[in-house]
Amino acid sequence: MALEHAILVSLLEKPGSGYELARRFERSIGYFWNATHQQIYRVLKRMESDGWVDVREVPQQARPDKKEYSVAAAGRAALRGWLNEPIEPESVRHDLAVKIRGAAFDEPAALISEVERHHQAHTDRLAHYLAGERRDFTGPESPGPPDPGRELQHVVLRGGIAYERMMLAWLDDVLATLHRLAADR
Amino acid sequence: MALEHAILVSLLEKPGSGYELARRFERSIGYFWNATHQQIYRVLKRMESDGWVDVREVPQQARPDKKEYSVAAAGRAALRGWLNEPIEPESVRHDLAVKIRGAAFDEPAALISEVERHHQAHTDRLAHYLAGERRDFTGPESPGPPDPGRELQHVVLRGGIAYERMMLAWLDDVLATLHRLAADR
DNA sequence: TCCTTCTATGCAACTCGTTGCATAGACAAG
DNA sequence: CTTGTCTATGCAACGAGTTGCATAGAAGGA
Repeated sequence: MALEHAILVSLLEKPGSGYELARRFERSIGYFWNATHQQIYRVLKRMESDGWVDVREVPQQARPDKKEYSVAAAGRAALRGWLNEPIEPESVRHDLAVKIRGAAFDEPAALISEVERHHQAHTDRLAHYLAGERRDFTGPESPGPPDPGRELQHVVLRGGIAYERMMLAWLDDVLATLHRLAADR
Repeated sequence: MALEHAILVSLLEKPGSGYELARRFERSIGYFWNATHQQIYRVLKRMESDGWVDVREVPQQARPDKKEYSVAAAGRAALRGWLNEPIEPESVRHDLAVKIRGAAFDEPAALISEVERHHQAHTDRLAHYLAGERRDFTGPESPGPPDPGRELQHVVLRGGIAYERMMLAWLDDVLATLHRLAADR
């Protein structure tokens, strides 16, 4: 499994509590790796008992105290080990593709509104990515050598942008096909 | 869950045994929905006891007998119900993206060969898709009204092709970034 | 001849992931 | 003044998914 590795990367970028991690997974990271707070709390506990992360109790006012996690030496080593292992091409689960093929056995036109919903969701996500890119990756280039972390975050974001653009083009194709089939009867 | 729906669609396209389904999931369907034979056998059994599929024992020579499954009326109804429910935007798990961001905390150049492996895998998959498209979706248009099933299979395949092309372009971008970072030290 | 591969199904044990629920103080809106 | 939302953590139960192993005959290659 690799949720622990995703957590390690996120904590290396910035230490935080389980709750904060869950929010990051909902936002930026969650677009290419998702997890619920339950999973995160359980895995954090295991990582703690394995010595991969250190915990620090942070008292707060006007809100519950939190436990801030940061990566320990053993965690860094574990991450390094994982980085040097080959990984499999990811396993995909495209519900929508299954539905589209399934629509042949029902009413294809009924899918149109569903596909439009997805189109809207991807439009929103693309806008969100582009706003993030403008915010974090434009402006004058900083002097001196480039920051590898920044460069790598940017190339991952460009991947997200490319993915959303591809999806939007494909969903247009799907919609055109569905409309054509609806007209043909 | 939607594995049962993927199985229903596959069985509607063509009845078959658990073993055959597993092979389909390895090949065509598995590119946007994967499952092991264990999962498939277990789910088939449940679907059978729910009356979603019918079984027929098919004796064979020179190989073990098989159970051929086909979709029953209740299965068709279940699929229709699912098709009319909205689904969530799919949950993604891009290990490679996690690795790329993680590489900032180790040696970015070490990822180059890994990314090249993925590039090769996606090149192969694209070639496989394109061969399938040439085989099944070119040639003279059949007379009469178009077959919705065929059209929908084609649009899903076009999605796979678009995905692989996008990935290849992005992986080129990733490689260029990694080489740039390696040169900068 | 032995070893592997292919067809075909399945059990058992385990880990991963999801869902529902619980606590509890602070704060804002109706 | 009650209801809902936000922060923050967690248990318990269940369902989904993975891994290892087992059987067993036929066919093909080292």
